[in-house]
Amino acid sequence: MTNMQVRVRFAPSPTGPLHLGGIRTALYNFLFARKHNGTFILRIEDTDRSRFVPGAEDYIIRSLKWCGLEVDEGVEQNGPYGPYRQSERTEIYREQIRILVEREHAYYAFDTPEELERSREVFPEGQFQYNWKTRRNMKNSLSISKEESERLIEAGIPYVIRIRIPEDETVVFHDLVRGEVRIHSDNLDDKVLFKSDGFPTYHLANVVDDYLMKITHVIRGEEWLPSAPLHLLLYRFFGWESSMPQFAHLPLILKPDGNGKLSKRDGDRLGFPVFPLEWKDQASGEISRGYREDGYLPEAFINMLALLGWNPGTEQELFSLYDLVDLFSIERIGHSGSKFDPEKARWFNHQYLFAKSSSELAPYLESLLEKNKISADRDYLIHVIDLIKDRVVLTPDLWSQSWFFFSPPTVYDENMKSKVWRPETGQLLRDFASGLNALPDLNSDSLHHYFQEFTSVRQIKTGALMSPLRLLIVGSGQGPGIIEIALLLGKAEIISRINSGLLFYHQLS
RNA sequence: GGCCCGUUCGUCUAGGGGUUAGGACGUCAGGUUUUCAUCCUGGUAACAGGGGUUCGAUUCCCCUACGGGCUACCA
Repeated sequence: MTNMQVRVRFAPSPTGPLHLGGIRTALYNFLFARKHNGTFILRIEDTDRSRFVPGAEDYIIRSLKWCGLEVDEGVEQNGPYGPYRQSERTEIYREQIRILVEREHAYYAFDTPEELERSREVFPEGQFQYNWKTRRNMKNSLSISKEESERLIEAGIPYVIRIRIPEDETVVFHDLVRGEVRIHSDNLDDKVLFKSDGFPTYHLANVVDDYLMKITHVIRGEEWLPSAPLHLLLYRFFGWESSMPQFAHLPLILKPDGNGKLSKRDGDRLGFPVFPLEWKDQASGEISRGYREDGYLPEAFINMLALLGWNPGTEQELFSLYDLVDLFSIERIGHSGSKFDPEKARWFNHQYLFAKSSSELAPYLESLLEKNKISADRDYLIHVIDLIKDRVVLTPDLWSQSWFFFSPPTVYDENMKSKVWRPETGQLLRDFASGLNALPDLNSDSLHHYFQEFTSVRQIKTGALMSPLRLLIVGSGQGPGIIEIALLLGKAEIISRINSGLLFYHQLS
């Protein structure tokens, strides 16, 4: 591997937004490429016209960018092995499939969908195979004469081209994560390689492109494991065995609860995003939330994903992309599917958010303030963030934890009031406010001193003053220390809030 | 149904022929915080089952069970 120029590809289909699993596959490819000073290629596999979704390709590109997975060759940056969009490579596939037919490793099949359906019905549920046992009974260039099939093709009868799977042969290959995998050719179908619409299927296009693009390692989802032997056969039939890439099949990401692989539905059902970026479905207008819009940092998202199926073997949990490149190895990829845990995703985000400085966080709060039509001094903002930073999990929390630094409460938590309000509390706060007003200079020392003096003179517990005070200033029993809040808000604002609060309660009673 | 892959705390996982089976998330308890959250300390909790091999198996092998994937002119 040391002398080999590593080239890997991420090859999604533009059939919709990329989800968690897709990003992880891209990530592992990216890490492997960077680790070995190789090339990371983005190839768009858009050979299924019926499932093509406008905007999906652009979404894929934007998602990779947000995650920091920089593409070396692909639809956007191009490169020496383009085009990188399969729909623009149909001539190449046409030529390659011609070679395969010539060598009799593939053949024309004229069965209509209805005829195929009928053949399937003859067999017990799911047991029909288009292979050496049955192909003689089907309508194809192996079962009819050469002249007849030429006549059919001439006449414009739709056909597909199928691979001719050899009989009674064991196909063995070495998977980088699973070790030796073997499958008997009798369990393989004569898969369609070339569709009647003139486009190749995944199997053909994928193998041809991987060869032509000099891919050295195919790192993809486990759902491809069963068809890997088919791909292997294709390499052999093309005579490309010596430059065949190595395969690594990744375990799948599963639903947090229950069974099965993670899907968009699970996110809706359990309340977490499955997509990196928000996605609006053009047809239905339905909007799916994204990690970015929910307030996740890409570093956290990537860190979480990296550890879902891979680990470095140490107890370290937090990794920059740089660390991951350094530490990544295919050998340490797990063998079994991983259930996705949205809680842990939140924990990662908290770690990353907390590690940032207040001034790095300021722009996030600024944009949240803008949405609420509030503007504030940058220094003030940073002081606010200093106080609330440790209670922020997602970026929108920056606002939900700090709004009272920007405007007074309009409602007061009734539950809190019933807990902390005594008959004498109103007078107490009035006294407190006037004493505060008389204070010449408000700073941490003087304010602490004032609180201390105020409570000890009256022989009351600090809580008897602080809790109701908090209620009037914040509106509930939450937030940072009340002295810190008061210091930032300033004397006039505190007194004003006490007065409005007292007025509010007076009017009610 | 057939084929392929897998199985360590609830979850992500480390480990690996002899370990008090380790960490993280979650959860629970205590502490700090006059509140809430954070934070700190501690607790809870796992080798799917049965057969082998072995002095010894959670670790190696086989079977079963369970889970997952594939089984389209989708990728």
